[in-house]
Amino acid sequence: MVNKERRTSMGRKKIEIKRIDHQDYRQVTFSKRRTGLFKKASELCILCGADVAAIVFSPAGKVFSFGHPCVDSVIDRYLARNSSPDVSTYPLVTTSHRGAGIHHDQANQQYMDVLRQLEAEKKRGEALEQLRKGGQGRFWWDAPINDLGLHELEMFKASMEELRKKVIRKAEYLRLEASSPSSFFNENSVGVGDPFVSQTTEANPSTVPYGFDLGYGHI
DNA sequence: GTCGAAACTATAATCACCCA
DNA sequence: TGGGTGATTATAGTTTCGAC
Repeated sequence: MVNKERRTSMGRKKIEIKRIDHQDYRQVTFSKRRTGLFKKASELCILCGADVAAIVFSPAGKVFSFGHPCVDSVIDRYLARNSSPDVSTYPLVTTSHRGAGIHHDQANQQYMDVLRQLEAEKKRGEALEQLRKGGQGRFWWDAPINDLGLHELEMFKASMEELRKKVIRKAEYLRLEASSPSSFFNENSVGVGDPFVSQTTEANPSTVPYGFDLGYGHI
């Protein structure tokens, strides 16, 4: 596999933080640094109990994500606290893009596109929230079972049965994916539980894969 | 051909102590 | 609190492999 006789590495050296010119080295560095980043993020989750989301686009345009408990829940929390996004409040985003050698205006444009998408998702979520809530700031199904009326219990039962069907379908989906892992996700979503088993194909059971709706909210 | 992952070495960087 | 030190971790550089 690896020909040791031809290895001429001089070990790690200090490099200047600027865009790597050589495309091959850039790709390798991207892969390694991304692994390191996700590892650090997972450590932050474990050590401090922090909720963390990291989304990385490769130079080739592939997207990788890490999230605890999952990327979308962290984004939802972020949006809930930042209803009026202001570009001036995100200096690190543009700084990191500049550091990577991407044109500043282009990075801003991409960033604003993402923000618009997130805003649209947030509005969609808020609309659903209005439908779900009973008006006292919590879900009626959060109340103790004994407090629910007959109609609510029947709705709850129907919802649980629906949820059960969805879980079964999802389990089947994941089982099929495991048997042929290459054709399912464009995103490579990683949970905190074990980010290094496989960062490309295995969905972590402790997280809900991004974009998959188990249906909890549709009761 | 392209892309991403992995193997491997050597060393920079960081961390965890200990002590004054 | 700050400095010294040894241990640990991260990663640059290079090559190879496999999937598509």
